[in-house]
Amino acid sequence: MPKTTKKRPLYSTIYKQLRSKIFNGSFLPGEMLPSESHLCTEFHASRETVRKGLKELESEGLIYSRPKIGYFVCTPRHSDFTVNFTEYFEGCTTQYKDIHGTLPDERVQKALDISPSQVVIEFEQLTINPDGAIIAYSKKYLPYERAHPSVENELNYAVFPDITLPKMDTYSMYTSIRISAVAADEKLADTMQCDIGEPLLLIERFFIQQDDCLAGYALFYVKQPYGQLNGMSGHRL
Amino acid sequence: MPKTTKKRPLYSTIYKQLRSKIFNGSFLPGEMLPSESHLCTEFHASRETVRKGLKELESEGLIYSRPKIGYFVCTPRHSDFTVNFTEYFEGCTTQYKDIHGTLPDERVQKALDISPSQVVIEFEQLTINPDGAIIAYSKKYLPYERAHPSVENELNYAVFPDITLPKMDTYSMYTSIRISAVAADEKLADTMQCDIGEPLLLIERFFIQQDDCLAGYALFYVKQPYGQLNGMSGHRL
DNA sequence: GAGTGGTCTAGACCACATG
DNA sequence: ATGTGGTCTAGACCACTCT
Repeated sequence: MPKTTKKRPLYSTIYKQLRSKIFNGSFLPGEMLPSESHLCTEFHASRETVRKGLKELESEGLIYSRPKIGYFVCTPRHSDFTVNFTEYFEGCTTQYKDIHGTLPDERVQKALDISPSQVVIEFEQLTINPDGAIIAYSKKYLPYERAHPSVENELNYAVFPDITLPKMDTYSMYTSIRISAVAADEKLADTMQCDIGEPLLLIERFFIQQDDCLAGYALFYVKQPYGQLNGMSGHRL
Repeated sequence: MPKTTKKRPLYSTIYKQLRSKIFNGSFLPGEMLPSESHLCTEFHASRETVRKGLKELESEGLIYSRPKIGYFVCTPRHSDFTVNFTEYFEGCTTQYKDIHGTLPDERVQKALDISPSQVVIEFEQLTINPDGAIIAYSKKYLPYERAHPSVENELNYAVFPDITLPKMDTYSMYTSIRISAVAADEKLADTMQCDIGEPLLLIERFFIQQDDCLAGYALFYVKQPYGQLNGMSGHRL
C-alpha cells in the first residue's frame, strides 16, 4: 500500500506539476517557464519526454512557445465561450409543419447570398413539450438548384438534425451561429401560440460547405425560459 | 525554382495529408486510419515522427486513438459553438451608474448561493454608443464579506472588464454563461431608455473560483440588434 | 559562443487486442 | 504469436536569439 502512485507516465507528471504551478500562481501569465533542459534535469527525463509534457500544456492553451527563446504562460481568454446548442429538447417531440418551395425574403437572400428569383426549399417545424405546449419553432432554407447532388444527404442531416444529429458525420461543412432576441410578431405569435411582443431567443445558423458555398440557413425561435443557452469559458482545476 | 516545397517538416506533411483525406472523405468518421507502422513506411518516417503528425490531428479533434487497436476518425460535433463575448463595443463608452451595498434579491441569492441576509455589492453601468444611445446595461454583484482579500484585485478585473479585460490574467477563476431573451420591464425600460416589453438579449455570467466558490454574478442586457452573439462550430478547410 | 526550441531517428520495453 | 499503440531514451543536426 505504500507506492500506488506508479501508474502515471513521467510526461504526465511533468504536465501536471507545471499545470498546477500555473493555476496556483507560481507561474504567472506572461512569465517564462524553465527551459527544456532545466526541466530535463529537474525531472530526470529525456528531452522528448519533457517536450511531450509541454506539448500537452500547449494543446490546452495554457502555454505557448516562442521558438529559440522559451515557453511562456498564456494570458487566459475570458471572453471565448463554448456553448452547446441542439434542437433536441428532453422529452419533447418534433412536428413537421410544412415543406415547400418558395421565393426567399430579404433575410433569406442575405443569409444564403442568392438572388430574389432563386427558389429555396422552406422547412418548418415545431418543438412541443410533453404538456403539449409549443416551445420552439424553426424555419430552414436550402437553395433549390444545387450542383452537387452528392451533398443531398448531408443537407438532409443539416435540415433534420433531430433525426440525424448523431449521424451528421461529415467534415464537408461547418456552421456559424448568431444569437439574438426578438419580439414575436403577429405571425410568430400565431404559429407559436404565444403573445405578440413576447421575447423569443433567436438562434440563426448558417451551414457552410468547405468550398465556402452556403448550403443552408436555419432560424430557431425559442420561447423563454425554455431553450436558454449555456456555456463555459476559461480553464478548470 | 523547382522544389520550393522544402520548408515543411515531415510530421507536418503527414498531418496535412491525413487531414485532407479526412476532409475529402477518403477517411470517413468512424473509420480506422492506417497503423503507425504503415504510415512509417508510407512516409519514410520514424515512428515518433508519424506519431507527432497523428498527435496534431488528435489535438485538433479530428481523430482519436483506441490504444492497442488503432486511430479512428472522430464524428464531428456540430452542436458545440465557440462564442465570443466582451462587454466592450466598438466606439462605445461606459458610464458607471451606481455602486452600493445591498441585500440580494432572489435571483442574486440563487446565482451567488448566499442567504438573503448576506450583503452584496452591486455595480451598475451603461454602455453608450457614439450617438449617445444606450445599447447595454449591466448589473454585477459581489459577495461583500470575503475571506480572501488577495482576490480583491481579480474581482475588480471581473467587475470592470472594460478596463481590465486584457489584464484579466489569472487562472484562479473561470466563467460560466447563460444566454436568454427577456422583455424590458418598467425599471429596465426606464434606465435603458427603451420601450416596455422591448426584447433584450440577456447574458448572465457566473465567476467561479477554482475552489468552486462563487465570486461574482453579472447580468448584461443588450438592446437589439446591438450586441448579437456570433459563434462557430465544426472544422474549417 | 552559449543557450534555446524544432525536427528527426533508431532503437527499446511494455500492455493489451485479435486471431 | 503478431500487431497495435504508449512510453521513454540518447543521441543528432538545425536555426535562431541573446549578449
